[in-house]
Amino acid sequence: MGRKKLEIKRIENKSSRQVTFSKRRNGLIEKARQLSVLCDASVALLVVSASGKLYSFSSGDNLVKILDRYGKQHADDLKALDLQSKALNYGSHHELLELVESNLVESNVNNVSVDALVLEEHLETALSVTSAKKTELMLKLVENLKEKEKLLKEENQVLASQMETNHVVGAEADMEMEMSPVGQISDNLPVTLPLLN
Amino acid sequence: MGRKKLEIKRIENKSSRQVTFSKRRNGLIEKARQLSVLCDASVALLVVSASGKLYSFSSGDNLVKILDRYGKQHADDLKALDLQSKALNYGSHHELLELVESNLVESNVNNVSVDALVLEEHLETALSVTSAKKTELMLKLVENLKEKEKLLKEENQVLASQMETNHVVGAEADMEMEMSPVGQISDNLPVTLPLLN
DNA sequence: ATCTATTTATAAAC
DNA sequence: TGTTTATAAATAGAT
Repeated sequence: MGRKKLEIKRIENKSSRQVTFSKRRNGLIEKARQLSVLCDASVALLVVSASGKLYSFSSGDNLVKILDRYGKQHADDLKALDLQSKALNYGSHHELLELVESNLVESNVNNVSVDALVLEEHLETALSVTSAKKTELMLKLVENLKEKEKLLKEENQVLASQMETNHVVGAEADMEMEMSPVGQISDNLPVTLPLLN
Repeated sequence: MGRKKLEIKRIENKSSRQVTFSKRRNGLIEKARQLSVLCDASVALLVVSASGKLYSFSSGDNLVKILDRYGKQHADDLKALDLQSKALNYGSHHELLELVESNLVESNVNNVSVDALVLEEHLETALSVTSAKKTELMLKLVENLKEKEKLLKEENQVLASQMETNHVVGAEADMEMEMSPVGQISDNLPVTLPLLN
């Protein structure tokens, strides 16, 4: 849809690729939104640009809300990405370390959208001066990631058991159908699925 | 884009909502694909219909991976423990590194059960000789943890969205076989619950 | 599922 | 980035 028909293959020109990315990304997110609204569906969309920036959409906050109850574990995808982009430019591992630490203190480094390889590359570059600092930084990351993983696992267990429980009581689910608008379920988890039989 | 302008609000008529869902879902997935190809971006898209069916697209192969790996979680846990106990005794960071690598190749290092502090301590000791190796090892750990976290998050999202959609519709919803394009886009698959048993 | 009239999205240019 | 405009695409409603 444009002055010319565009073939679907990697756009070589960097500049126009960037422009196209920007336009289409917005279009895609809008379409995702529309679908979720029009058809009452749950939609989650994650887009990571070649340069590592994250753009996302999720219908309601449904997909994310449950996790929020555990804290702000993942409320900072953007923060993590910001961290990444900064790592790109900081020449000083000291600054980067401080940046990481401040992020850690504030909540957590959320790594969902951070491409590990990209991060690795930049850590290698940015922190090549002193291994002590590098070690320190990475150990923080590891520790943090482990903690996060633990929480996520617990979360998974909770979700799974909820599903199971609700499955057993499944018959009663019907009476709630009318009253549950897609979106306000953070307090009482509605479930019916026999996922784990 | 159609005979009439359509307001973006829930389509009340169930039948046309279903039709619209089908059309727009396909369109959305195609758009997602195009964006990833044209702009060399990573795109992950999850759509769960009101009836509980899952459709997804991802430029990589992460979204679906969780389903495949789900069954391997437990095995990984045991493997991780094994890794830890060995890390305690190995004096050679080289051997440890190889051990880690072999685990990575085989599947994943599952660190849920590995105490971060203990591991840190031993890494510090065992790998104090060359920072290069230390870095390498830890980066692998970080990368792996990130991957795992991502998978767990995705899994959480799937679980959460399934709970919600199925709450609205009910477990045995419908059997609208739609069209299952398990061809073309290898990652565009409609799945019927339960996904994870 | 197919067919069109229309609405949208967007490529190119600014 | 944002705006404009010509055109390609997507799709609402009907079949």
